[in-house]
Amino acid sequence: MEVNCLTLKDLINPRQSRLDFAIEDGDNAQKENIFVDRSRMAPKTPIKNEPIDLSKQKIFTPERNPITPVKLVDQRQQTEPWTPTANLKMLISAASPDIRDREKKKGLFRPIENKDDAFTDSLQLDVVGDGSVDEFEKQRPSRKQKSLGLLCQKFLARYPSYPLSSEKTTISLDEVAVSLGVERRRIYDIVNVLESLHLVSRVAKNQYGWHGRHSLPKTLRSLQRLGEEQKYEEQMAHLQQKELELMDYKLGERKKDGYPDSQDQQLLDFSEPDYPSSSANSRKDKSLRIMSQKFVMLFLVSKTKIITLDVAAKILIEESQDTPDHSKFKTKVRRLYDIANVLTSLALIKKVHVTEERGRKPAFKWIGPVDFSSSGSGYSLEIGSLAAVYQQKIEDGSQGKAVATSKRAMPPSGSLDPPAPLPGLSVDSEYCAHPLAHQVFSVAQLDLQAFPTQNSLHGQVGVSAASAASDVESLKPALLASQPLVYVPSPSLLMLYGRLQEGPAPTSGSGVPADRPPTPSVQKRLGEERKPQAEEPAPKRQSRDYEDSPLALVMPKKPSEATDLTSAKTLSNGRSGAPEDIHMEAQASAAEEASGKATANCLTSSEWGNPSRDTEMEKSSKENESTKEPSLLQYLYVQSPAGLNGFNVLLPGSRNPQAGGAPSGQLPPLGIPCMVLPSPTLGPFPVLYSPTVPRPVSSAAGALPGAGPVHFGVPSLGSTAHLLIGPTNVVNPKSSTLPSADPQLQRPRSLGLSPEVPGPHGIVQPGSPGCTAHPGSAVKPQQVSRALSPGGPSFCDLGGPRVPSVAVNAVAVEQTPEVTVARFPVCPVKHEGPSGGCCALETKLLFSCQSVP
DNA sequence: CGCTCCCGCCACGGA
DNA sequence: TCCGTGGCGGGAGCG
Repeated sequence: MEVNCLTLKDLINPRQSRLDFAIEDGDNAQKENIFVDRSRMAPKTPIKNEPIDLSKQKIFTPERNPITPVKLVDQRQQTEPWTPTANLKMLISAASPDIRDREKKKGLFRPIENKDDAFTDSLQLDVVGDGSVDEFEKQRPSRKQKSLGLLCQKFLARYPSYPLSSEKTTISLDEVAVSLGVERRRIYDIVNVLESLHLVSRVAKNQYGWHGRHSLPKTLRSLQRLGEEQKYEEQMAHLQQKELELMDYKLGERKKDGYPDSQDQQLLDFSEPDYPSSSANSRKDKSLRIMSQKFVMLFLVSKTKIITLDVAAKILIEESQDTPDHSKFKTKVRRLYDIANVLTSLALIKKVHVTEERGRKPAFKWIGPVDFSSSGSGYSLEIGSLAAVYQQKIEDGSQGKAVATSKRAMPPSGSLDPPAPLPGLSVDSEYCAHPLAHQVFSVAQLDLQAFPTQNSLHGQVGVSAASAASDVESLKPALLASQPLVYVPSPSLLMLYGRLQEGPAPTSGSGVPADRPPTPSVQKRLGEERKPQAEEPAPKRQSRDYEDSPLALVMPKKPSEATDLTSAKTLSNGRSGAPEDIHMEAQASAAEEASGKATANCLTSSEWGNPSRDTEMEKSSKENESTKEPSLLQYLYVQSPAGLNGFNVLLPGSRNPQAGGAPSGQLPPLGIPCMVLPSPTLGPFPVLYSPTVPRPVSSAAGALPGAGPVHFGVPSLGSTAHLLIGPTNVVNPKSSTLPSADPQLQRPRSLGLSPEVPGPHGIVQPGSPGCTAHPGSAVKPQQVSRALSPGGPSFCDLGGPRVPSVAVNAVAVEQTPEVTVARFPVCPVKHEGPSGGCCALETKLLFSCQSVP
């Protein structure tokens, strides 16, 4: 896709040229990271095998040299078992005590890797679609498959983003290495970067403690502060101005002087609260860690949030006092790539290209939280970021198809303009295809506190998006706007969100797209969309860059038709709404994770894989016709408690095409049709949504007439909703989930529900037993309410005073022992624009919904 | 051909 | 001395 190119000027003066910028996504670059290449993969049929046989491999493997094993290429290939099962086997085998030994053998690694890949794909977030294909097709692990970025994703997938405070997760480097099928050396690369951001800390030899992202905002804040102190910004400016001769190391100097590295190093330690890192601190600090922090600082102090590698390298070199020499520069750049890959996996940055006279230069754009300074805002942003990241990947994966996008100019930094998010958004449909999208992140709710920003984002409205939001990540306002979102922080529930739109309803303020026919076709789209959405948890951001953007979900379009960006754009522009609509946000709670594996699961399902793509494509084409509607997509993402296996689910909501119109029943078009929750969750489950709210408060003009958006927690919104729980409809999960209407959805991707195999981890499919609720067991509204209100983050909490209650239209809940499924009919209303109905949320929840007509 | 960056040699330093 | 760490850069994959 698209590449966006920025000019140096832009970087320097963001404001000015924003329009001009073209930033490329890194697509290329990223692509590499992306999971798979289908193409590449030869279609070999895999030899599946027993691949796992470690034993064999061992045999082959020459030695035992632990450290650097000899690789056997051949073996690998042979071994690759792409079957999931095989993978499991491997894992299991690996798990054994011997592991280490085995590790050593390369053979193992390789196979394992493969396995992992498959594994991941299917299960994990990242995975995204490719997986499916991969599984079958993959053959050899291409270089990309072995990339640090991918590896990092796999690594991250193993642990919850926001682990419960109670849970302490320790990471055994050896185990991780084995399970991921890589040498330990690689794990160090990842861990060192994560450690620099305090996501992990060294506990003991070979052992790291996983902290998750809870303290990330704090860490970033600290880094930002430091970066400011160091005047990195100035340095960057100088370098950039200079045009950057590559080699001017000197420029940087000045700053250097003032600030000794030592300070930086201190940084490292800085916030760490808890973990005694004992020795860790002592040593020289590892440059990778320091470099990582410095690199992050550069972004945090940068106005544009885009840093070219060469500038970063120069600055870092300077600081390090080294004499600048070219080789040093090269080495530095190499290291920066390593760091960047990890940061990309964390969804903090994304690759872009800056174009200057000389040509394009590789650069990275910060897509992480910007505002963390204040308090909570970072949080949401973060989420968004994640989504973005994934999205990118997806894109990459998908390849180009995606949107080409990008052309649009969006201002890079957020701050500036408020404007326009919309158009840009347009997005491409291709997204849909992406598998990546699958990934879901879980976010913890924790701290969500303030999210003003988000609100704005969602709503677009207001706030400048500036800050964080502004970033691309932030979102695609437009999209968001159009959709109603629900943000639920409850512990178990991560996210939800969706959009709705119904054909008819759509409103839009801005113009929305009227285009979309509400037709049934929509559903199809939905299906497609869903996938993506699912993946994206955080989709908000990106409006601008589409490509990157995470949001991908949204775009449904397909290439053929929509094809071109242009076309697409136009369409979309009209309103952003339409097609893209979908977004999700999600959050996941920590708990899940454990399942890390599980996590993304649902979404991820294999479907996404290549195959799915195909289907998607097809669909898309179909869709096109019908539309881009956004259908409503709403998803809820729930993390499952451990028991479930990490079952997280997201269900798409839409069911009826018509929804919009008349809701027959209750379900309006959009809503979120279902949610699957682990029963335990209910208690805490904070929110829900209500479609019905009568009026839109803020929503803007755009709002459809009938509908009112509901706002939760938003202060401004003010409206209070009532919590209503409608009569329940019990829905069979299946049905709900898979709307009959859309067969398509089901198929492949729908949200990950795919029937196919979930993956080792056990993703739950809607249909699957796990998911399914018993009909009988529907929960009564009351129950629900109960759950909602009191519990943890009850509404009250959420809303606080501001939003005391929420109205819910109808909810049906079913429970099985393990799972509860709730259905929420939502009205399809769209919000539009900025004002649109989005609501933000407050701290905890946000939601915007619309009512039904 | 140039950008990326995997791979793994090898050194450092604690136990 | 062993081994965990991780700096470093050759060179290969890929677009």
